[in-house]
Amino acid sequence: MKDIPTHYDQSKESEIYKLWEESGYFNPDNLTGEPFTIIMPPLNANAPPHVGHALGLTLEDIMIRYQRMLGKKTLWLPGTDHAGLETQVVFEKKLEKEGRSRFQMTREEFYKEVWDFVQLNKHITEEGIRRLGASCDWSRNTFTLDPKIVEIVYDTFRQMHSVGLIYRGNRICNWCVKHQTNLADLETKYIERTDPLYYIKYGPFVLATVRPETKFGDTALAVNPKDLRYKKYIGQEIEAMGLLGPIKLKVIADEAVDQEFGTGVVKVTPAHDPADYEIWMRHKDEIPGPKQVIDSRGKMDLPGTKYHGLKVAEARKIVTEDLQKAGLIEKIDENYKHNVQVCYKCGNIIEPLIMPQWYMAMTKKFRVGSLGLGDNLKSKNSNLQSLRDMGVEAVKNGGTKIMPERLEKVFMHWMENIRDWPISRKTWWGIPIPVWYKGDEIKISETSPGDGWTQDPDTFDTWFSSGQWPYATLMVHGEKDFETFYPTQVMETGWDILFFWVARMIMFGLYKTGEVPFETVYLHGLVRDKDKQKMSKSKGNVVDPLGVIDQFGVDALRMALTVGNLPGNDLPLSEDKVRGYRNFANKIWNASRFVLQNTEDFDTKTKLTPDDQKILGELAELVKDITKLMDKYDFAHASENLYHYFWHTFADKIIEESKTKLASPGTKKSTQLMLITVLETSLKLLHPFMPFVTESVWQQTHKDLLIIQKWPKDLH
RNA sequence: GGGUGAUUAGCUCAGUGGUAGAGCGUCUCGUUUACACCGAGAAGGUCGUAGGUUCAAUCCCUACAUCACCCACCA
Repeated sequence: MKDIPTHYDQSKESEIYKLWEESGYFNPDNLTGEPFTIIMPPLNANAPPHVGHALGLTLEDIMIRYQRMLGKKTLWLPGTDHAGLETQVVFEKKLEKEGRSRFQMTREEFYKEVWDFVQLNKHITEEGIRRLGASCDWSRNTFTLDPKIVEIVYDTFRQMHSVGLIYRGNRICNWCVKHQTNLADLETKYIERTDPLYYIKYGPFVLATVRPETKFGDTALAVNPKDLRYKKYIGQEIEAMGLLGPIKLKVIADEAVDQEFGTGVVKVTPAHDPADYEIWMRHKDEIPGPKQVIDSRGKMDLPGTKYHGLKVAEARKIVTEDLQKAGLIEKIDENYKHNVQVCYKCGNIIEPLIMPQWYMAMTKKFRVGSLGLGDNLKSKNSNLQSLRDMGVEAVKNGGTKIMPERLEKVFMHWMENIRDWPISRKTWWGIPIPVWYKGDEIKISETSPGDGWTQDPDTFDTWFSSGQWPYATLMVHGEKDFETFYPTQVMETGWDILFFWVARMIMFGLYKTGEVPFETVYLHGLVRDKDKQKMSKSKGNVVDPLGVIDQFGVDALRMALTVGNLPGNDLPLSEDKVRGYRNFANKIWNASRFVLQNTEDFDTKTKLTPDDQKILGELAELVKDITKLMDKYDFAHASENLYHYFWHTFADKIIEESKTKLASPGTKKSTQLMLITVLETSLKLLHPFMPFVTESVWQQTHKDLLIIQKWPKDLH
């Protein structure tokens, strides 16, 4: 005991983790009590964990460790995600560096290489999770491509297809030319650009457009029905000179046309503009259908003309020149500011294209009780519902509570405006769509139904599988798990994937099981650098959590990510902050060292002096406060209060004052008992936040593990 | 265009209807046998602006300003 080192040694952390893991207490099968479950958001298996993962894992671990100490049967189920498009993009960048491209490979070769890449990263990711101290149950570790998971994903697809909630639609979609796939609206963003606005003559009209190159795909002209200037033309067919000869276009009236914009006349190009596509949908009977003039590589698709094969940007230049030569351009406004839709990954302009994709109907009503999906669903709902309504209802009536509360409004707003979700992607890396075609026939099957059948070439949007994560992970480890642990208690994740993931999990969960997948959604913010800048590789301000751990220890990082971090708020992280908590870890170590060295002969039967009773009374108050905060998921304040108490009350005052009390025979015994009580209680309270240093201290004098000690309640 | 959040000490942020707190930083002092990854102490804020409600507002209400973010089919 006398030879406790004067500094806390972080390098022993991995030994402590091994001790816990081998104890079996990460596995709920070895625990009793009421279940408490968190499903870990599966980490993308394409790169080592970043500091955002560290934040999430820390918060989840705090919750789990606290609940375990409360005596619950805690399950924290870890997992990794194949992360379809994300991983494919990462891997293609790697190929590019090597001077290769997936288009020089067969799809099978590519898949095999990505598979190996992901297996390697999966391992690295899992080691990272361990280093952060995550007390999760590795025996239930799950990967999104595990065959049993894929089976459930297929099962859901089959079910939803059979009731018309999943359908194939040939409609306009967001096409990324670079990634060669369609994207959901959520996977695109808008950037402001200044482009020339061309005023082009169309027979008797002049109209404004930024995309003259799409004029070959025009199928109509549109004006606002209230626009008196053009009233007489509505329903008429006008003739105009085009670059490829004369054209005839019908003039239609549509509310979507803004009289104030340009000249109040719009060309309708349904094949290459979402708004125009919608106009066509409303006027299907009056005007011809979409006419495609741009292909999936972003090149003009006009065989037999001089424009064929030109990239869109080049085509725009040449078409403009030709229009000018033909005297068809009235004027050009060079400073037109507008928003352009781009790919969220590469920033390239989205090329809207029409092609068949699979969709999930979010607002379509279906008779819930008639699906034969399970007793829960049948008994609770027998009315007509849509996936959207189910989700909205669950959050509104508190079945699922969103933290922070303000994000509930954001959730509702998004749900109210939700559109059908494109669930298929042209990505090669992913779960293949289990659909086969032969002529007009369609069959849903994992394997080929026989000769002459070809499989749908697409894969699922990653969120289609991860959206089913809460029940899927619990179903693949035996029926008992699902019964015991579903619905789960908490889903802890970043607010940035509230729509991508959380909303979909809620809807999938309700559809498939009749119950919300989790009671509380705890949404953490974004970790930023010390100057509150977003971390990004290009800025070079990315904090590597494993590097920080090497330097300051896991506990220090965990505290830096916890103190002052309220749900939904972004968190600036600086080295100074982490260093501060490294110092705190050392403070814990040394205060413990003092107490342990001076209380070897303490006696639990000692009668406490009034002074020491008062100290323990205050400690009891602290326990009450901290417990209340923990139950409210307010870890920011719980950790801050503990920090303050341990350092400035326990170490600075109680321990300092104990030095004279220990020296006096009359108060020595009472002081010893008081000190050891305060220390051990503090270690327990601190354990969820700083598991390593607290367990290290505990191990100095105990044979059992701190990890399963009972959370302090009554001190006597 | 719609929406949300923020605006409190040099910095990062808590907080409460009754004239403000923490951490870090700064300054002064201290080589005390747990710890210098330390201790004792100090300085530092008209709580964004203008109104309103109230006996009383930093906290409630209304505008405004600035910043940040989210959503959205301006051709």
